[in-house]
Amino acid sequence: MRDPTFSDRELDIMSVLWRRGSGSVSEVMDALEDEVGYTTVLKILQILEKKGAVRHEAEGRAYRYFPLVASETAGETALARIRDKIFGGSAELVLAQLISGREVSPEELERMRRILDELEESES
Amino acid sequence: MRDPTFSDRELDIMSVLWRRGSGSVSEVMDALEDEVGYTTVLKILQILEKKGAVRHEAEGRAYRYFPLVASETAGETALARIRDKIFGGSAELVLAQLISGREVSPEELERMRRILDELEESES
DNA sequence: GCGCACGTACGAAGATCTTCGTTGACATGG
DNA sequence: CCATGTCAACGAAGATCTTCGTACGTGCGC
Repeated sequence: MRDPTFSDRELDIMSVLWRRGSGSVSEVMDALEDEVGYTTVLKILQILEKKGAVRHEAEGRAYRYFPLVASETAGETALARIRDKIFGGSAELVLAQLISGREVSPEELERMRRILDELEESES
Repeated sequence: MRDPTFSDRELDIMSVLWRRGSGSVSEVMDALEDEVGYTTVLKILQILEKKGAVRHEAEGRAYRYFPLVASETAGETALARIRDKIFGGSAELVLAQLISGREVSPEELERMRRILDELEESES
């Protein structure tokens, strides 16, 4: 799946699979924040499978679904889109928005600094 | 417009308006990367207007469209969604993805550091 | 064996998105 | 004054998304 993009509900469901590693239809349904019917969840998983974003294995009478697209890959696509279309291509502006209006713990701040440090080292 | 979200083509067009400040239908059409018909652009601007994302003024016989939703606002919504659904709520992971696989100039890196510094100062 | 519970498969309906053809208004140049 | 070019408005068509009803299979308890 090149350049994976997901609609709202598809992303909700992919999010569950990324978080849990895998899920049956019932598990995914229960993990969703919204109340969504069983067949709706199943349908979207089938659509995601046709798109190549998930696969399934039989598990007893039911299916267990696994993500095939990594969250990082989906994140890369989605983030590049936001950066280019909304923030005019500026990663700094994305960072500014990312941390604005939120509590950021000193620990998290330190880890973010370290991410920048590591980038610098790898570049030099 | 609470929690503004935009479809693909809508975002393309909002992006032009954010970049230029305003635009007539023809200007927007010319600024788009894809070849899109005039009436298509007009239609989407009308939809965006109904959604409250843009407004228009008469300019001669034509209309000039202005964004009503700030790019920062749209960015906040879009970024929060990606952070929560794709990166498990972690801003650090978003940052890591933001700078991975790209050339980041020392100047940009320095500015990003400063953004983190300023956050720390404002919190303490 | 029968019926219920639990599972997948399929189709259809309504919503939204995207596209554009067509229409009609209006100004301008010849 | 009429043809042409420029413009907004409208409607419709096709695509995708989202939802779920319904059908159908299968195992288990009684």
